[in-house]
Amino acid sequence: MSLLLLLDDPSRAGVVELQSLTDQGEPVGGSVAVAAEDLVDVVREREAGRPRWVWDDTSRRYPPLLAAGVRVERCHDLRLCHAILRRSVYAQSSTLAAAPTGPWDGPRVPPPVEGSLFDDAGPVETADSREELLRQLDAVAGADEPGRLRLLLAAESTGALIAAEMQHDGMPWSVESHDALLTEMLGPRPRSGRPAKLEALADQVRDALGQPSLNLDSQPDLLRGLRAAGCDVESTGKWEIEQLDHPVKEPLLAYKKLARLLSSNGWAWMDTWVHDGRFRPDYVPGGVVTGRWATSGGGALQLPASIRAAVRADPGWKLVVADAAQLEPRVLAAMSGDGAMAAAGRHADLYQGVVDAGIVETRSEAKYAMLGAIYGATTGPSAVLMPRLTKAYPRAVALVEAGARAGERGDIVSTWLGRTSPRPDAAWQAELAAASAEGAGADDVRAARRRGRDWGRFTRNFVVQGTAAEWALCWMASLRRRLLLVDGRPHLVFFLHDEVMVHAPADVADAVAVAVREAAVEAGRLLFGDTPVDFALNLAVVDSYDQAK
DNA sequence: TCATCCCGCGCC
DNA sequence: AAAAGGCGCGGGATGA
Repeated sequence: MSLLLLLDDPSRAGVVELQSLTDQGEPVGGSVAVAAEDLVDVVREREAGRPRWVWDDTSRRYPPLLAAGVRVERCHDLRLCHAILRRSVYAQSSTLAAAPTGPWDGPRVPPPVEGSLFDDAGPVETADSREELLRQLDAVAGADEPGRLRLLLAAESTGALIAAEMQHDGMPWSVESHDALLTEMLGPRPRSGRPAKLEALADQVRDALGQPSLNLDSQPDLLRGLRAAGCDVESTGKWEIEQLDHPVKEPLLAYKKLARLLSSNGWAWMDTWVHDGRFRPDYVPGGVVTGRWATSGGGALQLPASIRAAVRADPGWKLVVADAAQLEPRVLAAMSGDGAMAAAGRHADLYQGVVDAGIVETRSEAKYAMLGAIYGATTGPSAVLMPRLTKAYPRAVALVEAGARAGERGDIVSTWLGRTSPRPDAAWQAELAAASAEGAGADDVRAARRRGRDWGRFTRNFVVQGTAAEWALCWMASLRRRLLLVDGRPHLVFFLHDEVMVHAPADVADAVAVAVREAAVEAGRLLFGDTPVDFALNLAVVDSYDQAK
């Protein structure tokens, strides 16, 4: 027995069915009906057998279990795995890929809220979890790279468990520190209106422009105001303001920075998102096409550096913060098998490795050149460096170039483990067809080329960003398993693309740091086997987030 | 009044 | 339009 399918009984509300299955989906014994109120206890009991729980949607099933103190080790999230399999190049011949859009293609279903009028919203509508599981097992079994897909599906599902656990545990957040930071930067919290320091800056801006009643928060008004004062600007963006030689420059830049802080992470944000010393963002695993996570509410993936001091370990605890150094270039080196680039990555700082190899003069050039290759820079300083990069790292550059060419043709591309890009929409394809048709106008041809290049930059980046996301998922999944072996329940509290944070009792912080490093090595092995590429980490054991880096 | 668009900027 | 990929969010402007 290794799979344990959990699904709602369609004929009996409030009853859940459990069915044991082999890895191949063969039923083992009959199904068991469990009343909803007994589910927590039954899951706790059955978890002892270390099954892989198969359910429609982790974001719906797991939070109530966590709230009752029950954790599970492994799961298979049918909704997330469906999204991957349906598009994957490795499973294109499966019945699942050929099926029309159905209930499994919908967005996640939030967990029922206690006392909500809508707590009978039900599972993914009329979806049959048993059938779907069989379709998925079939798709994997018949895939070109079943091993890679299995790893991806397991990593994605574990990510969903982690997302729910991190929201449940919350990120330790000191409202006292946060309030002190805001007070220092903005002035004391006002009962209404702007904080004092912000208001003072607004006055300075209006003075400098000679317009006492200007509304700085209205972009059109501000643009008009700047022009009326003789500033030659096209927008009110930071970059353009920085170019000005006018007394309004300094106060306006300061105003914009602080106004931004107030609106996105000020006192109102704190009241909404921090409770009982914990920030609990709503993570959305697989929320980005490339496989990166998104968040919904709280803006957890954009915590500005200026307030990170508010993230504070509990007394007697530490934060173990680690990020993968230059993850995307390293992933590119591993995927492409580019030995020269891997050699540069032998350096703890890959960009410095590029400099040491004599490819470019400065670290900054190395960084821009590399990002230009991965993002598809076509003009400017970074594009100028491309020929040198191509000469030094031909296989790596060829891989991203192939990704770009595929996108320009309207073809799909895939990550290392098989997450596959969407096709461009119908309008895009029509434009491409129209431009290549007999007698196409020059404007149409030019527009189609431009859109083709735009999509090519997306597919170019998809391959690398998506594979980096896979590495990060494997890293985190491996870390989660290792943390269970450390005393005192150290646990993940934050994940940001290539960075993790663990809240750990101080006396095990060093053991956690070791686990973080071992997990990174394991992630590299899981994806790439015996690769020469190192996945270097920056790691710090700190009391507050601002002390990392 | 509400939903949606656009701008601008925070993060990787 | 900052030289380039992926996002979320808040705020005003806009239009039904």
